[in-house]
This record gives sequence, C-alpha cells and structure tokens, in this order.
Amino acid sequence: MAKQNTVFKEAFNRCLKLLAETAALPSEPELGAVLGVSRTTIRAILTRLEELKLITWDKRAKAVLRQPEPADYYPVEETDSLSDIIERSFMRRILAGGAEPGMQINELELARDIGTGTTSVREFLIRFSRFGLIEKRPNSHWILKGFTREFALELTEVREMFELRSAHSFVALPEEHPAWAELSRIEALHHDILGDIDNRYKEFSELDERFHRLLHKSSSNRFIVDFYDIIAIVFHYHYQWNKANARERNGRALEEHLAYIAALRARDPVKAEEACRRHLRSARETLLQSIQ
Amino acid sequence: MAKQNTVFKEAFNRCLKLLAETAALPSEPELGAVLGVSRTTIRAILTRLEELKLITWDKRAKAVLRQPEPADYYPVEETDSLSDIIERSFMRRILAGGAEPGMQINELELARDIGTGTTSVREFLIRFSRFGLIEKRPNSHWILKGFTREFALELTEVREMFELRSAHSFVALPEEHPAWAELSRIEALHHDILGDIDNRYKEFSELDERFHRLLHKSSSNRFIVDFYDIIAIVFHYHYQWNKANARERNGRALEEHLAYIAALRARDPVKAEEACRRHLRSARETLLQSIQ
DNA sequence: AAACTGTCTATTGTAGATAAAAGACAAAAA
DNA sequence: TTTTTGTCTTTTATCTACAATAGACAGTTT
Repeated sequence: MAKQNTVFKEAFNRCLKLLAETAALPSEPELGAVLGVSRTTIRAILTRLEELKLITWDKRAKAVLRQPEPADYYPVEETDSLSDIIERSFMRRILAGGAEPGMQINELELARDIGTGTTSVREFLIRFSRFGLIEKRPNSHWILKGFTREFALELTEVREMFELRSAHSFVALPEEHPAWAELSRIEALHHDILGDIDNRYKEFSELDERFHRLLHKSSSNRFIVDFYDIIAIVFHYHYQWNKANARERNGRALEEHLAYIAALRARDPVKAEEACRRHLRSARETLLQSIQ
Repeated sequence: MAKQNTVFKEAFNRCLKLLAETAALPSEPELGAVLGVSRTTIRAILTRLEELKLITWDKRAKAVLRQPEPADYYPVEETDSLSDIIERSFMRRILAGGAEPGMQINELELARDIGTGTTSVREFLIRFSRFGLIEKRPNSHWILKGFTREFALELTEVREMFELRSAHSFVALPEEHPAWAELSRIEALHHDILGDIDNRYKEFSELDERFHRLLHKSSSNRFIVDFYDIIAIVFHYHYQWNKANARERNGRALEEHLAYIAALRARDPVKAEEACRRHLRSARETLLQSIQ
C-alpha cells in the first residue's frame, strides 16, 4: 500500500464527534476548514458517513439520520500517522530498552521491526538526528549517542541560556500582549491542579510544556523556539517512563512555576531570573536522577 | 540507476594522487583506512587501476606500471555526491534567485529541475529544515521562510550567546589542551594571509570557519557545536554570492580575529568577551548589509 | 456576486526494487 | 599469530510506482 489513509480516518473520527455535538453539517469547504483537511478528504468522509447511514447527502443537503455509535469510529490505532508510530517505537527502544551508547542503528532492521518501509524509517532518523542523540556514518549505519548524563547536561545548559533570555523578553512584553492573558490562564490551571494534586498530577506534563513554550515564544527567535522541540520530546518520554515520585515532583514543579509566574507578572526581571534559575535547576536534577 | 558510484569515483581519484606520490600501494585494508572507504570499494579501485594498465595486481603484489595522467581521473562533476548537488542547486535558487519569503517549495518540481528522484530531494529538505529557512505543511508543500533580515538577526543573536559562552570556556582550557596549538596555527595563518591580502583574501572564508569551529568546540556542548553548521552554511553561500568589498571586509575581520585571539591567549575573559562582541557585531553588520 | 459542488490534475507519503558500498568470515599467506 | 585476500551477505542510497491527499477550475446554486 502506498499511503495509509490515516488523515481520512483521523478526520472521520473527529467528524463523528462533531456530528454528535451539532445538529447539521456545514458546507464542504467549511467542514474542511474546521477539520483541517482538504475537500477531497471531506468528500471521502461524507461518502463514508452516507454508507454507514449516519447521514443522507445530496449536494448541499446533509441530513443527520442517527447519532454515531462507538462501532462507527475507526480504531484509534489506525489513526496514528506512520511517523508517530515510528517515533514511539524508536523512543521505546532507546529510552526504555537497554540501549547502550555507541550502539549501531540499522535502518533495515528498524523498518522490519516496526513493519514499515525503509524510506519512512530513514526520514524519521534524519528528522530525529537534529536532537543530537544519533549520528550518521555516511554510507553506513547510524550511531546511538545515547541518552546519557552528558546529553542531559548539554541540553539543560542551552535550555537555561535560552529560557533566561526568553524570561527577560517576556517581562518586557507590552501590557496588551496576548501572552499575558495566556499566562493568567496557565496560572489558573496551576491552582486547579494543585487543588486536586492527588488525582490530577498527571496533567502537569502537558501544562509544563504549554508554559515553557509560551515563554520561549516571546523570544521571537525561531532557533530558541525550535529548540524547545528537543526539550519537549525528552521530557515527554521521560515523564512517560519514569513515574517514580511523580506526584511529589510535579507538585514541587507546580509551586516553582507559580513563583516564576508571579515574578513575571510583577515585571521584575531580577526576581524572574532567580525563579527561572531555581526551577530549571530542579528540572535538571529530576532529569539527571532518572538517568542513572 | 539505483545509486551513483560517486564514492568509488571520488576515492579512485584520490587513489591516483596517492599513486603519484608513493611508489607502491599498501594492502587492501590499509588502503581502505587511508581513503576512508570499504574493502569492496578498494577492490573496485584496484580492478580499475589494472584495467587502465596503471598497475599490475595479483593478490598482495601490486606493481606500479606508470604514473597517472589527467585522462585517468574521473571528471570532478561525477564525484559530487547527490546531496551536495541538491544542496548547491537549492541554495542557488533561494539565495541567488529572487526567492520571496512565503514562496511554496515543491518537491516534485525541484526534483525535476535538478534531474533527480523525489526521495533525495525530500531527504535534503528534511535535513535542511533544521536551519529554520523552510517549513513543512504536512501532506502539502514546504514554505520558504526566506533569507530575511529577521532570520539574520535571530541567527546572530543565538550565535552571540553561544560564542560568548564558548569563549569563556576556551579561556579556561588547561595549558596542555591541543586547542592552544591549533589556535597558534590559526593565528599564524592570519598573519600569512594579511601579509599578502590582495592575493589571498579569498582564503579568509575557510579560515574563519576553522577559527570559530575551534572556539565552539571548546564549549563541549553538542548543541552549540552543531549550531555552527547553520552559521557555516549561511556564511558559506553568503561569501560565495556577495563579493562586494570582499578584500576590505576580510581584511578587517582578520584584524578583529587577531585581537580576539590575543585576548584568548592572554586568558583574559573580559578582554576576550569584548573582542568577541566587537567581531560578532561587525560580522552581523556585514551579513545584514548583504540582505537588502 | 458569492459560495458551493463536481470533476480533474498535481503532489505528497510510502512501499518495493536494485546497484553501490559496507562488512562478515573462512581460507591463505606472512 | 597476525594480517591479507577471496567470497559472500547485508545494508544503504536512490529510483520508480501508486494510493492518499491537496488543490485548481468551471459550472451550479443560493
């Protein structure tokens, strides 16, 4: 098969949710805009909805016949894009499995393992190489440089440089800048989660990313903004596979964030820098602990 | 054809040079180590040398029959790897040609233009995307963000952060670290070129890269070291296509380097920082001037 | 006129195939 | 014993093909 129709399936599932919420479906271009896909895909979705007798469809007349049932949805496994599958599979191998630094990575073997073509694996590795965890020997294999202590230290060193710079820019943002409103929303969420930490501590990971990305964005520097992709992927998988003391760690981090946010809102560069340093230091410690 | 045999041709040419210098050829594995290719390629080279009656070859006996002539070499155009060809072709389009920011980049069209398959173009674009000049719309085209004033400012902002940090590390390197010897060699080359600036000013570009890479390497941070790839590619093509006042510009930069090097050798962090800032400021100005 | 639909074309994402290049292993030579 | 060669297998780099998806345009509907 040349291309998985995951875009279609994923959009179809979202369309079913939409169908459950709204009484009628809008026009094809509008639906395309809502779901973020082309009209070609929208028409494929509508055709499928008709087949399942969920709607009748004749030109612009789209009548809902019944509410969608669980059986109408495509299984979630089928809606993951191939590159997501490869990424997860690869990260599991190198973070969870006992992958030694210096190990060779073999495109063909990886592809066979994941059950996919070599092209996609190769492209994934090229994209992934910018994270500094692997390196290519031309005409030969890739080398795993490994998720080592050095890696973590180098990563956090740059992170600190960039975030300090971003925090300085943030403090200088004009009063009416939308980032302040977003910061307030993020702050409120912190209070919400802290208020029910035992049940909601798992939401921290996502909130953490949202907070730091907001900060980095204020640097208006694409290299700084893009660098957060590396941090995000590392922390994402780190959170996923290192659950020891998650509740305490996240609770502490939330408190640190709140102090940091307060300093930002006070437009106090010195205090912000201090709070930033404190938080990043403890984030680094957490990361380092998970390594050995 | 599945794969160009550029590795073979390029290694063959280098082997001819070797043949001109040394009387006899070493063993296959040794030759492989010298030329940096596998024994498979070495044996292909030996076979070709025999065909051309340059040597006789029977097991480990390799006798040189005659000196290589220009006609024995493969044309240099045939020794460029495909990714180099794509890179040059692409950079010419976006830097030299009137490529507007926001322009769409089309894999198929690029491939047709360059006369290559789409896979290679695609892989090139993925690799190139880390330089922040292009961006992918999934399932659709790439967008050229353009070599704009903003790009140059963002690039140099990070460059300054990284190089200041590197300069600080450099000053702290122990006396016996090999970087000091390399710095002396680089300093001597500066004097050489300045002594004959009218004829040799073109050598600056390469020396510049060598100097800054040496500095960045002392950060011992892969992200800082890797970032220099972006600077290098930008300046490489910048030097190539903007020759106005090259002699004066390079002369000035060489002087700045010498002051910078002197400060480093004096182990004086304050003076080094000052010299670093001064040099990077003028490098930024040069780059910005070439943009509009 | 503005937006929508039907239809068609072009491009992307991915698999599969193949020559080039790397690399493994045993037998041979030093 | 160590290195080298002969032979064979595996992997990479690249092309081509094709379904999925995006996108263009003209005719139709509001």
